[in-house]
Amino acid sequence: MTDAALGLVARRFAALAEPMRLRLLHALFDGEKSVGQLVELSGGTQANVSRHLQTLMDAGVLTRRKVGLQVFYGIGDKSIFTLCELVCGSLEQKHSQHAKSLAR
Amino acid sequence: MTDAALGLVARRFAALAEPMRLRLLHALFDGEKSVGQLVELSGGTQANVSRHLQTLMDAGVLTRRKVGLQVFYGIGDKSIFTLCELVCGSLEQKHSQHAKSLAR
DNA sequence: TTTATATTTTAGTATATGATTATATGTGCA
DNA sequence: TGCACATATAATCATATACTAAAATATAAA
Repeated sequence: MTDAALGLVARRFAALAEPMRLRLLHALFDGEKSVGQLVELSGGTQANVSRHLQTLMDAGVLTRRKVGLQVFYGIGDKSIFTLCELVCGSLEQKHSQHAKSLAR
Repeated sequence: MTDAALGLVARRFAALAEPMRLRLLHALFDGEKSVGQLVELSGGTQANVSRHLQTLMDAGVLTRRKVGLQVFYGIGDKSIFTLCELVCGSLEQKHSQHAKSLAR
């Protein structure tokens, strides 16, 4: 593993290491949405949502499509679905184990 | 998705969003190792390696086993393997696409 | 061209995190 | 007990990043 490769992988994970960005990705799981829609759904401010979307774009995770005044973002890298599923699954398992160990 | 769940997922990704921690994980892919060994392999300082190992422990990613003076760390969550493979695969694909588009 | 709308960018501030150095803890052995 | 070794922790500094408010850009419509 070269330093450059490690840096790229770290950057990809870093893009997913933020609750608001995860919320935006989650909102995009069922298809692309405009920035305005994402602002509504996420409950964030417009500027902040735009900034996080840009971060996700830079990380190569999203697609971007401009239609008139609006900009539609979508999930451009399908591995995101599996990544999130894996982490959620692992955490659920950990959680249930913890619950069990407390019940004993 | 609750705020709490999003926070947990973000924390898990954050644990993987650091080159040195990825280097340590990579070194552990073929089995557990002592802190001293990891210091050698990673080229980091002892204090820094120890600190990153603790971060990974807190994230629930590693196992810890004390044997005399030494402490052996190992990969405790197997989903890590798949996560890293997925990201590497996605980046390789992106890279090869980029290479192709340059070649045209 | 003016006005309104959707999005982006910028500047500033607060917080979080990584690296380093020095010190502390803990364990085995003479 | 005292020394040596492996690891962990604390304190500090520097850097990165998130959030906010304000201004800028871009496009559509009047």
